[in-house]
Amino acid sequence: MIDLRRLRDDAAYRQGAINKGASSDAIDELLTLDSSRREIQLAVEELRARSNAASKEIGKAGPAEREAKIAAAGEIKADLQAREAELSGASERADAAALEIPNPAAESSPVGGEDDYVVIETVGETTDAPPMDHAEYGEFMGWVESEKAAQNMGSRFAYLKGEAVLLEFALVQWTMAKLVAKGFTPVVTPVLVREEMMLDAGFFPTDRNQVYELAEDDLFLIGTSEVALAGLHRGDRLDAEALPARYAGFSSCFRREAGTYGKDTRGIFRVHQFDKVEMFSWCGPDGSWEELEFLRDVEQEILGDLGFPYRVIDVATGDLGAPAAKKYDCEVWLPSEGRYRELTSTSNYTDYSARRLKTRVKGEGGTDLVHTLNGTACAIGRTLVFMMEHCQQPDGSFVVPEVLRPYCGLDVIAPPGS
RNA sequence: GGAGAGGUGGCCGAGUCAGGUUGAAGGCGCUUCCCUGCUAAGGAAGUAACGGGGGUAACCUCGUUCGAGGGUUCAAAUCCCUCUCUCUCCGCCA
Repeated sequence: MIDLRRLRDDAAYRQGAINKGASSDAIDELLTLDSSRREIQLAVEELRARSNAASKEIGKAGPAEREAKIAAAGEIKADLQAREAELSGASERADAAALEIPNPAAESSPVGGEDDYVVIETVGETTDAPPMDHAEYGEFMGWVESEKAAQNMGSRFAYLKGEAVLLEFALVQWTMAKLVAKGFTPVVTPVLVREEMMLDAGFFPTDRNQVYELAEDDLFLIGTSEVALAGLHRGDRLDAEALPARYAGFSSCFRREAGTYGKDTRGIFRVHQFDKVEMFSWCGPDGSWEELEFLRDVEQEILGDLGFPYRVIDVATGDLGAPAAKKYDCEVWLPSEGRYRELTSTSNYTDYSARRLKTRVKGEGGTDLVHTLNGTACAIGRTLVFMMEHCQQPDGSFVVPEVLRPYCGLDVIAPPGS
């Protein structure tokens, strides 16, 4: 949730919200709603103080004056109730308007739409398309079973089979081991969460239509373990010395992919269910920009270790999504398409979701909201996609990246029938 | 799934069955001070969060919060309803 006080007083903050697409009118309207809320709140609190005082009088009063005092208190209460109704209306309107304002973009984020990103770094050489694209190759190796999945579960589902499963587990283990060595606490998260969790983590109301819902139980399937990880310190007051607190979450992720008909229909590039290792950091308000760079470094290290050619982009303000103030995407070269495609992404949410999560740090000068950040360590399914193109040899065999070999016991996987 | 018992401040724990100076006894912990050769023990004081308003500020003031949300009442930790979580017993189960 947006910081209303800063929105009022801090022009750069306000501009950041506008850069993300919030209209100046919407902001002004929110500020008006908020100030009228506060005005009414002041009146209500005064009345409530009088009402409280009147009630206390009754408690102390003798039987003789009791009747009269109760009547007097009753009158104050009638006034109070009328004003309270006003307040709750005003409050609701202000809250609803506040939800519409995204976290202001950082000043360093490039201003513009989806295509206005800035390439920060390019690593490795791009390569020509392999004999088979990932979809074909997955089928060829017996690693991806899409047809039966489509019959049984619908489109955008797949069975993963054979060595691909060992590679998946190797990726998980290798990534986890790396993160643990860097001080992350590994977590296997629940994949079902309550609505409040979705709201507090910043996914609702914006992304509601991307989320699977179990109506019977009022639960929602997470699209990323980030949602569940955000709940790990909900309502907590953390010690400053304990920060940054870093977690590495593993979970299956579920996405409806509404509105992506016809996009990325081949193979397992875009599916409804995949596994992912996600990084999540809680840090003090002063440390989050440094932490963002740290998460980016980890992501780059992982991509480098896997031998992928990739580039890092600084995502433009219009493409940040509501909660992120700044975001880097790591895009890996997908030879069959001859372009870079997003594999990992890391964002600084600053205090935007912490405000809803009510997660604070205890510092010398009192308490502050923490900053939260997250980043993909390894999106397994999509990583396999890139591996299927980059590790594929002209003879159809598959050369397992060095770093994964100890984790799966495979080095070169021969094509079937050879 | 069935039956029962509970959720109170950083922690433990009174108060709930008779609603009113209870933001909440008592204890532990923590902070400061005193005492003290050092430590231990002892003594004194302080010690919730959040929101609004005022002040340059230390701070002052009002409000909210006793799992969450509603309701009754002039007044709710206390009464009523719903939800949620924990514990015990039974059932079921990887």
